[in-house]
Amino acid sequence: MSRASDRAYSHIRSMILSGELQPGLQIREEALAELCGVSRTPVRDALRRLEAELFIRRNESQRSFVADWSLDDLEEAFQLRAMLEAYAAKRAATRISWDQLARLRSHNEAIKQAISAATPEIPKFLDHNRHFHSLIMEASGSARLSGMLAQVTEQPVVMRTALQYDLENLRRSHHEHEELVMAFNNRDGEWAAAVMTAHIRRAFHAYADAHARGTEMGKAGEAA
Amino acid sequence: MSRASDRAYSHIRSMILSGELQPGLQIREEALAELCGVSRTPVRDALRRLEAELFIRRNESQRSFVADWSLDDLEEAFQLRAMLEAYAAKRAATRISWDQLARLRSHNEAIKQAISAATPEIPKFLDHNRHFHSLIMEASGSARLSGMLAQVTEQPVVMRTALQYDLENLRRSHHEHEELVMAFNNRDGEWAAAVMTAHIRRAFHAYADAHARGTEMGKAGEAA
DNA sequence: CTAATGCTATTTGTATACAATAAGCTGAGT
DNA sequence: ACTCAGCTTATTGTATACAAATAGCATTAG
Repeated sequence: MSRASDRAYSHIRSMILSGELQPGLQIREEALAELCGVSRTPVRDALRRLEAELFIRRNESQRSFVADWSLDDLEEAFQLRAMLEAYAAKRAATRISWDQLARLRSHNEAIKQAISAATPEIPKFLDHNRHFHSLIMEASGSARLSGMLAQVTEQPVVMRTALQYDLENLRRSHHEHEELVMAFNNRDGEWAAAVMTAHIRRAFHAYADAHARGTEMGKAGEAA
Repeated sequence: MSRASDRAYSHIRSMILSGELQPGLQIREEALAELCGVSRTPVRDALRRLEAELFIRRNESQRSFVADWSLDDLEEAFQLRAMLEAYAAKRAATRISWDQLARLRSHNEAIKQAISAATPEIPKFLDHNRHFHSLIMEASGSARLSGMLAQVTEQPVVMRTALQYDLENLRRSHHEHEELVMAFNNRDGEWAAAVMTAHIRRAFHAYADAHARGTEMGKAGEAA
């Protein structure tokens, strides 16, 4: 990670994830080069990678912009995610090791603690949630599948969806994770896949509902 | 497509697809630059794209090699393909237009003609087969889904699988396409998805069987 | 006032030179 | 003969200068 292009990649990526570079913003290679303290060459390299990962979009004339996801885009991404993760869960059910299963339980236990606190510890929830899901991908034993899923989940909007959860949805997440563990424990791929599908789709609707509430006032208030 | 990096991309890609650059071969940027008549800069650009599309792999020390797919890799790819195309078929069933349906029929009619000739016209089969499948992706209305599928289908090994088909398998393909058209005509997504899954999995096994026959003589003859 | 055209400034694309790094080879020491 | 150090060569990474293309603006004709 000491190569200049790697530094540029990480730097730009984290600026996008943190919101420092806002969706829709045009980004110029030279400006990024100065921000990263390298020349344009490694910046271009990093931009190509980020473009492949859907962090960056380019228009017809090759100008780069921070990706801006519409609600439709997000729904499409969540549908793909539901399909991919359900498939991964199905595969994982027959491949997961006892050790992995134990780690799954411990992450979900940590999630329980995070949401049982007086004030829910969202960062802790997010962290263990991420580990929980990536452990399932690992157990599914398909590098290509993991790569595809990353394309639709490692995006600022997608990662921010959980911030919209109320306590009710946090609890539901925990319980669905419990049921996934049960399905894995029984080596029941169909069960695991069904629970995972429901889990992801509920997550999307929790976000969509909160989002609708945030931008409500009917169709008139969308510009506000 | 007149930019140097685009020319380099197309050139290298077609050299890989044609087998001129064989799987496993190490490729040097400068050599490619000479072959393409451009400098290393656009070649590096092209290599990054081809790497994202799994045409190229790089080792720990950044050397590039033409991707070499094992039979396990291929099976994994076909499983993903079956899932993705089945999902696309399901979506397409409720979205396909009458015009698209008509074009689907005409491509499959052309396939029928290609395999009815005294000597089956494989290139014609492949061409219409490709159009048939991409039309379904188009009708599914998800750019992201199409992109993911391309990752696992637009690969030399995957594209070559159909070359292993005997007449029996060519006919089965045609009939499965017919059934897909019927499912679409009835707007039956579940039917379409099931037929598509079977279609892709049969395709894989047709290849795997032919491949096993080609490298048979038990475990002893693998080096031959 | 509108629209189209040409100019200018901005931004990306390409070539090339040089730096850094990894691989391969040679030769000495055991 | 074998191995490992050190050197040499091959290959990729980075910076920079310049070329090409694009967008935005102003100016002018209708």
